[in-house]
This record gives sequence, C-alpha cells and structure tokens, in this order.
Amino acid sequence: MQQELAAAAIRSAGRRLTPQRMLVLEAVGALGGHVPVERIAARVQEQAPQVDLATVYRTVALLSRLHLLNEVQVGGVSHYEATDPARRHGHMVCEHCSATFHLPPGYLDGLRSRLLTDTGFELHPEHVTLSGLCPECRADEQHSHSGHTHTGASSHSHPNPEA
Amino acid sequence: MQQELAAAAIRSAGRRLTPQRMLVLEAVGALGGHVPVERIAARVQEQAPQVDLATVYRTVALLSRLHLLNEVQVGGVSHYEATDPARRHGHMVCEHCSATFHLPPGYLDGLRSRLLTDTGFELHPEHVTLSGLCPECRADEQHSHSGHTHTGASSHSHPNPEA
DNA sequence: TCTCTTATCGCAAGTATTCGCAGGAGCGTC
DNA sequence: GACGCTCCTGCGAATACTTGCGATAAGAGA
Repeated sequence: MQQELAAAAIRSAGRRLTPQRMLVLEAVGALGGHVPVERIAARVQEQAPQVDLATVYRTVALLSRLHLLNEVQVGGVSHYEATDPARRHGHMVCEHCSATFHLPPGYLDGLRSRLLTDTGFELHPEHVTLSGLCPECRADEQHSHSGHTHTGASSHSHPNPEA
Repeated sequence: MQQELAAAAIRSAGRRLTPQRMLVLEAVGALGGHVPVERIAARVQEQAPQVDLATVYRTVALLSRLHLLNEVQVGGVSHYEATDPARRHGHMVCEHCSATFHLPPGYLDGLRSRLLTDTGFELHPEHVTLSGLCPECRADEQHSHSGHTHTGASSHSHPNPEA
C-alpha cells in the first residue's frame, strides 16, 4: 500500500508519525474518492473512539500541506482524497449542483509552465479546483431562462460524476 | 458608478432591491480590493448599526451567485471584490503566505474553450482561484531546504501584491 | 395611492471549525 | 534501554458561520 510512502514523507518532513495520523490516512484511503471531514472522523472514531475531532481537523490540514491528501472545496465544504503521485490531477466543481469531476492528469501543465514564465508563480495543479457549470446545469440554464435560476442542490441526478 | 448596474441586475434576477443590499455593494466598492466579510460588515454597520451579520453573509452569497461580487478564498477565508465586467479575472493565492495576485483578464480563455470542447464544462474564469507558491516563497523553499517548511503567515513582507 | 403577496430581514439558537493549554508520547541521543 | 526535548493530542472554550422563524417591507397590480 501507499501508507508506507506517506509515513516516510511525514518523517522526512520532520513531523512525527502518530497512530492518529496513520488512522486518518488509512480512513481516507479506505473510503475512497472525495471524503468530507465528517466521514473521515466517523471512520477514525470507529477504530479509536478517543480521537478528538480537533485532531482530525489538524491532521487533514497537515497532510494536505504535505501533499499527502488533496483538498477539494465543494460548495464551501472541504473534502479530501488520497494523493496518487502517479495521477496528480485537479478538479472541476459545478457551482450549481456541486457535482465534482477530475481533470485529466497533465491537463494544466501548459498553464503551469506559462504561469511560471510569465509571473514566477508555481501552480500546484493538484490543489486547483476550477469553478463553473457542468454540462447538465448548463443545459438547464439555457432552457429555464425565464427570470431566475434555481439555487442550491439540483434536482437532476448526475449519473456518476466519479465522486 | 457601477451601483446602478448592479441594482438593475438584482431586479432583473427577480430579487428585491433592499437598502441592506445596496449598503453591502457600496461597502465592497468603497473598501476596494479583496475584502473579508468582517470588514464589509463593519462598514455596513457603521452606516446602519441594526443590520445583522447573518444578513451580510446572506447578501454576499447572493451577490456572488449573481456575479456582482467575486469570491476569493484566501487560506480558507472568503474575501469579496466588486466585479468589473470589463476586467474579469481569476486569482492566484500563495499556499504559503496567502499573498493574492490577479490573473490578467483573458489569461484562462484558452483553457476555458479547451475544457468546453473536451468535457462540456463551462469554466467561469472570474471564480477561479489558482493555488501554488508565489515567487518569494518559492525562493525561500529552495534555500531553507533543510528538513521542514515554515508554515502559516510568512515572515517576509511582500511589497504590495495588489490586495 | 392602497392592497396583497412573499422575499427578505433581525433575532436567537444551532452547527462547524479553530484555539489555548497542560499532559502525554515520538524519536534522537547516550 | 532510559532520558529528555518538543511536537502532538485531548479537552474545554471561543469563534465563525448557518439556519429557522415570525415580523417587515419591496414591488406588482388595481
């Protein structure tokens, strides 16, 4: 598994390897996809009830800074996913229905190098969340163009936007 | 001023024009740059002390949905700026020191059309916040490469990253 | 101008997230 | 294997933000 790599990364960043941190890593890996803190905490506490919520929050923040987890903001709520170094990717989130999609790995490479040259800013593609409208909501918008848009969680289903 | 345009936009979205909403618009315009909710609320309440914080939060969320304000997440904190339709732009935020920079208008147009073709996702460039390292922090990182990175608010000054 | 509908507001209570601190535990060193 | 330096953790409290609800007022129509 990847857990060993992550453990090594924590150590080499000068941080300590604690059971709590391993539990969080393992929970995110096991749950798969983009997981809200709430679910990470639930899983961790299943195995170690004394672990505090504050610790989970601190841990995901740390792991995210170390690039061991990716944070994806979906409508203001933070979700986390395990980082796969081989398939670093950013995300697209629909402003309307909050459906989340992966950007293909490498998709932002051009932008990245252009930014670096033009401005000196080093883009981290795996931390990027692009905001806009998914195909379905875009279609909705065009039809129901009589006044105002419906807000919040959408009514349509979205087959499987690979959570 | 732009306020009249914004007022018209609110009406034509089927929403009501209220003094509170105008106060929020005016506050963001007057304060300039990227303003945290806290400062918007302070300014609004200077002029109308009875306006509630909840109203300010609801209002910025609404104005943001109507594209009359842009939301910029800086280290997890929402900031807002007045939208200038002539100069729609995204942002770059340094993960390390939270310095914020404008992306030149039009910079994401290529990506936008490529995404639309490839995936059907309609990118809203003015809602995009790119995450990475600013030139200064990138330099720091390379020097102080002895173990761990310093975290949180940075020590160096950043002349004026056009807040 | 007056009436009516209902979006919006202020208030108060709720939920989510963060902070400060004191004890506990990694892990480098001897 | 034990010691000691600090980083981490759990706990309780604080802060930040959201929600529900009855009262109010914006704006359409008469």
